[in-house]
Amino acid sequence: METDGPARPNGPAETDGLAAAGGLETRELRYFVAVAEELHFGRAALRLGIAQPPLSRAIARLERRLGGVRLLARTSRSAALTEAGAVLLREARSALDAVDAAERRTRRAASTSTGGPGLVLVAKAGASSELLAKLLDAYAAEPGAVPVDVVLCGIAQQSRLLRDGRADVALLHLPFDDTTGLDTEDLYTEGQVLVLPAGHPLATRPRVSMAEAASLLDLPLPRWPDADGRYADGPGPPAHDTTQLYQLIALGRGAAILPESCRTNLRPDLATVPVPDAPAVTTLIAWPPHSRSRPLAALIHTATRR
Amino acid sequence: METDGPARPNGPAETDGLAAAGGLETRELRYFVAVAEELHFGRAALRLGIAQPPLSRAIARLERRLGGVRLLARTSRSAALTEAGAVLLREARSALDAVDAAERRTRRAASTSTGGPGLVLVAKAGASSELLAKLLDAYAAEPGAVPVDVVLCGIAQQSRLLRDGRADVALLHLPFDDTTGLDTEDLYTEGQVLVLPAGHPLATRPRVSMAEAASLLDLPLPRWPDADGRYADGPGPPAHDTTQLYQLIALGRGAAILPESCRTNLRPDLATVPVPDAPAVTTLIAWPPHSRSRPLAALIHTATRR
DNA sequence: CGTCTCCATACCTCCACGGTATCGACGTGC
DNA sequence: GCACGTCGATACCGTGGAGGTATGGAGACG
Repeated sequence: METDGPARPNGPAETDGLAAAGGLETRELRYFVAVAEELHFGRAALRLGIAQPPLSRAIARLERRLGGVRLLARTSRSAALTEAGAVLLREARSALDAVDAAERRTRRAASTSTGGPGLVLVAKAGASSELLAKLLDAYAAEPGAVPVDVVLCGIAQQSRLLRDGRADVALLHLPFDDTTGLDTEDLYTEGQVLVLPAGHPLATRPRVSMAEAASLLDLPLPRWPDADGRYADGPGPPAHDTTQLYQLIALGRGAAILPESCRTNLRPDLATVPVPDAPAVTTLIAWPPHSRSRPLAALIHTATRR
Repeated sequence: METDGPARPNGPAETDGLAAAGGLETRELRYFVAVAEELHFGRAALRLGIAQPPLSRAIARLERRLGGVRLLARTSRSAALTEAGAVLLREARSALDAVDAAERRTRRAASTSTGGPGLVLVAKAGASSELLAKLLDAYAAEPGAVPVDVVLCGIAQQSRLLRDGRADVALLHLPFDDTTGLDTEDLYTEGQVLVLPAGHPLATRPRVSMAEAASLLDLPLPRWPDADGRYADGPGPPAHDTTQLYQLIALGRGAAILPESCRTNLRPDLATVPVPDAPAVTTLIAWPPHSRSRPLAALIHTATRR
């Protein structure tokens, strides 16, 4: 049937031809990321909801499409990332975030006209709450303001939410947060204070230095979860948010060095002592590059104009 | 055959099920970008090398997968972008750049160990050549330096090369280049000078102001191509690179305001006059976020340590 | 040396992609 | 006003690839 005739009946004719151009489907990238994270084809397949053999084939095909690059060093017992595989893992995560962002932002662009949220702002729970309240009030008073959803999240998840399109804009804090790949404007800089139980001996001091805090303090500094939601090993109790943190401090289980502005909403059983030589904390507003919609630009303008 | 039995014979079972989660293949995005750019299904199909009906269906499927969003307003005569379509066009371009970057960087990571270039640096032809030469020399002297390919390109294409993985690092110039979405470090700030034919009356002045340059100058300022390689309408001859520009000036067809450092390699038949009130030009080194390989970090370190 | 684990291969089924043919809608020219 | 051209949508078909199960081969372990 395909012998001759006026026209070739069909055929992708270049979908599989050579390794070459324009390939890399997102499915393949998702599969590779799963395998690279699990370092185990069986578990990765389980996570992806497919069987193991198709996954093996998909990875092999991906390697072929990249020109015969070995992404994983397989023994018949396990799998390890090659150098190229490590590069692809990093790049694939970023690319998949961008694809997810494309989907989410498009969906929201469509739902905005039908009453969905116009902007999603993400902030750390308990941080810069006064600044945030003022910003939201000021923006709401602007002509043409759209509804703003506020998402409060844990530490260090904000930039991910921005990158994969779940949020449009974030309040971040230097030097704690990572701003690489984001556009930012500084909003506010402040010093830091030591937060202690009200009855603690140091609580009556007019100020303490970082060195004094480290040496005189008999309380451990709590640990925050990292970007994966895990807690690093070490001393001190784990704290997930400021409420937990304050309670731990009130219970005499720890102390913390926080930006001054935490004093506005502090529990009465906690005390603060300025730490003049602690690094200054800058609150800034951040958004993904190339995503300046009109409402976002207005919000940024409102935030920086003061 | 699929009535019962010990196991369901096969079936993607969720590939097309609902609109839902984790979709958006890059092929669909490429198709959509082609249609959105052409605003014509037939031409887009031609460009993509497929027939028109499959393209129509692919776009329709994409709209369904996004939850019934209308991306294109079709009349039976033509197609126009909806608001959501415009959002997806922007986001899809960025996502496809990221996917392409993943592919390119992985290929290069694999070829690096087999003698390929270690880093690709992109700079505007004719700009900052002295700085660039010093940087390359200093980096080459570092222990563990890898080969650096230098790509010279026209104006305003550099950030694209960085974003889609064809280059690893660039020399950009504020306030001319767009640095959104890139990580940067400032390298050098300098004033600007007016570049004239050697015999021009203004060439003997010790300095000129911007206002004087605008009013006294009888020569037009040449036009540079924009990011798409097109020339905006307006007066003045079009110039593609500094060689063309210098020749145009030498021929008495124009003048230009350029950073001081252009004087190091200037033709003898051109003269320069300082313009003290012209905006300062900052040369900076830029790289894509989350791509700090060890050689790249070393190059950036070398560049900023002076 | 059997057994278990883990990745690869073999072989099957079916959907989705791509192809051609054609229709319906809308301008356009005589 | 009606034939015609254009453009997108629909109908129908064939194939490739994505997914499935069954099984093989290689190394770790008792």
